[in-house]
Amino acid sequence: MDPKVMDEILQRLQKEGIKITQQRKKIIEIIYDQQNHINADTLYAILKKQKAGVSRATIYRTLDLLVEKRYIQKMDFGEGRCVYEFKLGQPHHDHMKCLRCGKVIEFNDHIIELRQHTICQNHKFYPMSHVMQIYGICHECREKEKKNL
Amino acid sequence: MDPKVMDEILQRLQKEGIKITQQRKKIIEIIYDQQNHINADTLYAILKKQKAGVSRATIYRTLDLLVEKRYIQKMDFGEGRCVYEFKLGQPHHDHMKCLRCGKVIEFNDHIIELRQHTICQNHKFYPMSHVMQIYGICHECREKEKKNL
DNA sequence: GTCAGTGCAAACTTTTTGCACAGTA
DNA sequence: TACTGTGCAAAAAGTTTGCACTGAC
Repeated sequence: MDPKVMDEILQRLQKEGIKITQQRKKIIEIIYDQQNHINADTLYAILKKQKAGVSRATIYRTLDLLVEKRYIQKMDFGEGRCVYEFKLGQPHHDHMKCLRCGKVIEFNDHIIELRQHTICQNHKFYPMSHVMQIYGICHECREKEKKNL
Repeated sequence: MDPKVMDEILQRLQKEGIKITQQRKKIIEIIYDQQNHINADTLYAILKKQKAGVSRATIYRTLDLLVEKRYIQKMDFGEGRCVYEFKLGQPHHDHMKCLRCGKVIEFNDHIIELRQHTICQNHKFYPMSHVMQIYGICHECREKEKKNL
């Protein structure tokens, strides 16, 4: 992972009186390096493979901490478990999920973002974050279905 | 509940070879009459109070069925349990959730809906449903916070 | 040295499942 | 009557918690 990013996170955490532990560093690193979304269990498996010896409890506690401090984002695609992704310094984006193959496509659209702000203003609602997921069928799966007809 | 709506649902279910049971009717009725979102446990409590004697297993199985058949919508506000709301014949809407008081505000915006379709077209993605939740602070909670400063 | 952080195992919460029985079509 | 649907209780799955120990500052 980019050492600058890690340093920034560690410094920020330290400023808030949060202790920098080996476990926390490793968890941050794995989430950062992970291309896709990651869930608690996968994180646990990776740490186990690395023989890092980090317990599940610590993983959940660290994930909660990082979500609270806004370094990572927690999402739920209705799979019965939550997934996380690195957020700091990353541009905001939303997701499309294919109901056939499970693929997740990321997108970012400033018109939607702007419109959300307008809607919030109309409702005198002060937005802090949002999630948006579109469920449907991706191009590849539709092509496959066409062929099989 | 509106008997026409109930009839429509029952007829549609029957057409698909799904049996109409007392349990299913009661569950549909409660979700329909519920103003707010409802979760499986609350549904169970209401049924218990009515001495309807519907088991949790049946509730979950019926909820799954109704979601699949698109009569109700399942949502997750990150509370560790899912909530459901009646969908058939209701205009689509999204949600704002206040992080202070937990209130959920519904809104519908055709600009966002249109824009979502455009984005999907650009990605050759065929949308079937979507969820959008904005998290933040509602007007009332912000007013309260101002006073307490 | 102090106290926040960790590991472990047990507890908890929500949801799912197997199987015998019930009730709809 | 023939299955689909149900209830029950047990299991599964994900997450949280209590408590004694560890390690960062």
